[in-house]
Amino acid sequence: MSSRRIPEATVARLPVYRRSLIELAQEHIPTVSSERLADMAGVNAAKVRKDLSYLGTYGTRGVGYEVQQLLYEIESKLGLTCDSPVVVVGIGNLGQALANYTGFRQRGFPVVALVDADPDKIGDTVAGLVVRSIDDLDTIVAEHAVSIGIIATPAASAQTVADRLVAAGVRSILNFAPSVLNVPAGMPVRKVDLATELQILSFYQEHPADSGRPQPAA
Amino acid sequence: MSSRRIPEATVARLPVYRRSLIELAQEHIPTVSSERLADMAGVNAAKVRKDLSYLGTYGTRGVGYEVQQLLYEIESKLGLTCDSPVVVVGIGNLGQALANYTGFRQRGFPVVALVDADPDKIGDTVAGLVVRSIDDLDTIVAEHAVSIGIIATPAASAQTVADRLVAAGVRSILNFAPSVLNVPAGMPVRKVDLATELQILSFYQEHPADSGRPQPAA
DNA sequence: ATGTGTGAATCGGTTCACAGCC
DNA sequence: GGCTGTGAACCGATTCACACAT
Repeated sequence: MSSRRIPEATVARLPVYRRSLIELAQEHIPTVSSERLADMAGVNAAKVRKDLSYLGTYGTRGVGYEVQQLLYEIESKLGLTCDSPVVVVGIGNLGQALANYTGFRQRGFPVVALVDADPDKIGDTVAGLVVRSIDDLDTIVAEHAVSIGIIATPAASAQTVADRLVAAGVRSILNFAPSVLNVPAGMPVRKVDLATELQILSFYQEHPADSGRPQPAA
Repeated sequence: MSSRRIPEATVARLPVYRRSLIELAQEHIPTVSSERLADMAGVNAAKVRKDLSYLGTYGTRGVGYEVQQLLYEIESKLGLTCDSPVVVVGIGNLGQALANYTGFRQRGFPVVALVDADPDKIGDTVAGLVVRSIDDLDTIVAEHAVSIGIIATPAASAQTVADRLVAAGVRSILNFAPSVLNVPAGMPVRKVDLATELQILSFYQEHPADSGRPQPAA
């Protein structure tokens, strides 16, 4: 069942498997069973096997999966073989934190530019980068071959920023603003909404009856 | 079909409907159709109607939903009738940004305490709060009736922090560390993993064939 | 004996389509 | 006529269970 279209839910779990495999690789463990990997990733073994079967036939019956090979396979399916430069738009509290977050560069997503609309912020240095005007977005994206735009502005400006990111040629968007974005069909967008997460937790605190464990995917 | 168990996917959308309703309320719009609400929330009308039907029968055929009443109903189902105090653990870049994020307080989740393990950070003032030792967690949670713990530490310390939050009596956890947490059955946990989100975007950039739009729920 | 790979069964969620009420 | 509420059909994802490879 190799080379079929990979289900969305599976795609969302690949980064988790990847993290587990990196850990195993660091401990020089050569092979891993679906059960062990499932434990590390917080899912069940059947799911691991089904998920991995979409990538191809990389396991050995009676043995398990070769850590290095599987890691390579996942990274290549995720398109992590080369870096994807990122621009952060909106250099408030959150934007600054994202600019300083070293995990991005480590995982192949270097933050190469910071952008804001506020003239007071333009010219400031944050995380070793000078904050530039949002009007320079086209140039910046072209210059640095930016492929991902992160929106960390207030909700009110999010749609405008998204439009400008799209126009500038960014290939996907991660949105931290609490607002729904309209983008061209087929452009990947993911949303992270902190207040929404807390409200979901609030619901399950109040309704322990409703089978406690939220968060199905991702 | 009222008062049945509310599906997880529906719960995750309630905060989005809520945001749209707040917007409508601010414009003094008295009623809204499922279609309009669907547009604002970025979903389709059938989904809105089905979702709202789990809350009860609050719409009027031929008219729509009364904005104020529906808003009240959603907020009460989400348990937002009183504040849920939050403690942030790990006062690095992200922790500081979260401490400063005004959206939390606005939406009923005041950040009442900051905690870190690093003696250099303890005693610092961030967002008007003094950073306290993680060893004081029990006292802090009891003092402020903290119900939600936010983990913004490195992955290596996340499980220990989670254990201590649970022991201190926190009722749910929002985890920003890239690691899988073990918590007692029935305790609500949500995870926000920034690097994972970027990897998912990376996949869909590389595979435009695989039907472009990720992010099914939330 | 062990552990993968995968059809088949199951489950949860979405969409359809229309009856019922305003 | 317009719009909700909801069974029924549909679709994607999860889980089961076992044949098969080592």
